[in-house]
Amino acid sequence: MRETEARDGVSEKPVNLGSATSPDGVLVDQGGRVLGPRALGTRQKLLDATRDRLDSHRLREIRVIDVARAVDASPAAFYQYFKDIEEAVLALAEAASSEMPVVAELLEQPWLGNAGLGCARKLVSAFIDHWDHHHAVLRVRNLVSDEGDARFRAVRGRAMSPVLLGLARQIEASQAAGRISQDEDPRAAAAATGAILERMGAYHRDLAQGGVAQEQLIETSARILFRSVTGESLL
Amino acid sequence: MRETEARDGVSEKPVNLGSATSPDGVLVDQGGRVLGPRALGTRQKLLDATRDRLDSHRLREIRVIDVARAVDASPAAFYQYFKDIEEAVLALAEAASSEMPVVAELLEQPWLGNAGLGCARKLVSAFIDHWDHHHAVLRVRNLVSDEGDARFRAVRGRAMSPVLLGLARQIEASQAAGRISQDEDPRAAAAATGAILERMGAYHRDLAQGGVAQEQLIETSARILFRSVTGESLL
DNA sequence: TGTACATCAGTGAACGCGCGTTCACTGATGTAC
DNA sequence: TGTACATCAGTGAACGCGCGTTCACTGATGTAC
Repeated sequence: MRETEARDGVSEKPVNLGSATSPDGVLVDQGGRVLGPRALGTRQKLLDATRDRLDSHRLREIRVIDVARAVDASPAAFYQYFKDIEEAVLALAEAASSEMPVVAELLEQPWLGNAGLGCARKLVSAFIDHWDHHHAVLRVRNLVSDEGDARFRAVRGRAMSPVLLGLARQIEASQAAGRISQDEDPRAAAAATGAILERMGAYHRDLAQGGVAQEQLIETSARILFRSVTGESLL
Repeated sequence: MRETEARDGVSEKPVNLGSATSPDGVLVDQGGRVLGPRALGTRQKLLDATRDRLDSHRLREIRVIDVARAVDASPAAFYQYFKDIEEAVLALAEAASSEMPVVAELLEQPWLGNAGLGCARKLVSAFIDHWDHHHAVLRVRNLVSDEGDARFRAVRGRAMSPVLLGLARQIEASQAAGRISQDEDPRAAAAATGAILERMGAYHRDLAQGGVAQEQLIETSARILFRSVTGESLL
């Protein structure tokens, strides 16, 4: 249904392929038309309203009508920019997830000695900050991804892959230096340590509420991460 | 509405308080009546049909009508046993989660040396087996729990707490023995290492599909777990 | 062992609500000359 | 600079569908004597 217009292959118009963005990054509406400045503003307002609702409602409880009314628009306006609520949330998730590469830079230099432990602390803190800034959106991104939705899985995967690759590289280096056994698999180890990072990002509030101070959470996670990745014993 | 009958306080009848079980474990229907053998059979068939659908559908896509029809019952029959689909899934989650204490027994003896590494391997394997046996139910349990539902959070918490407590105790012992720094918090460390276990349980198939052999996944996770919990370096 | 009655278990048809979605239309903005 | 026209952006009212839920009822099972 949706690709009928793209079939001829020679059209120069940007086309909406189900995502909010055409291949070259130009935003288009559901009919494939390029958005003017006024439309871009409305689209953004709709996205903001969607994110606001996400803080206090489950995904399935968010109604197109409510989002539209929140920005004094009609429901039909919403459908000009998004196929449904999920597609709007996907756009929000893409925006939030795009911040990850900066975080992953902390893994580019080798984690050695005390400086390495410092990098681990910064990495955990960066993850927690990232989640605090986008908590509702990232939570839903992971939920829908866990439900099996291919688009959300892809966004989450793109966000996490630089981190996982960075962790795997560190572990390979540690193996080469003889600090970690060859019996471990770098990708498996990256998945395990990456799970710690995601868990702390998503759950640190609950843990803090359970009586563990935020600082201890960061320090402990950083130390476990550091030991897992470098093979150093830290005492 | 539902507690009208319980108000007098002297009734000896088991009462359905919104959960599928009365306080003393006797199964009752939505009106508070004890279930006979025939009704128990129907209830179980409805639960089985719900679990079957869970394998191939999202929670929100599961319809009372479809579940009822799958066992040749009318939708009204479903409502005699469950308030809605979520309550049926909650019952399934409780049943699955009740297996955890057996798994947590692996944490009761101290993890020392090679035997300790063996325990870590067994723990990871047990977690993966547990998830393989109840994959759909546990996935939904965690999803709904992450959405903030108090009942599912409670079930998940009850399942995980023996494991988390066991991990925390091991870590405290390692601190006492001077193998782990006092700068780490046992509960935070338990949360971090517990995240590895849950991640492996929930995701090991995807990781295996990504090219990491199941055995390497277990071995790597077990080693990271062992090092994190005991402070031993393993090489 | 048979009969009458009580309770248990389940039915099926339909009501009604709430939301997603659309369509013909209007108003706003931009552009050519 | 003004006018005419094209396109952009958004409206609002309503259709209709699909599902949750209920209610008065029937059939099945158990039990007392």
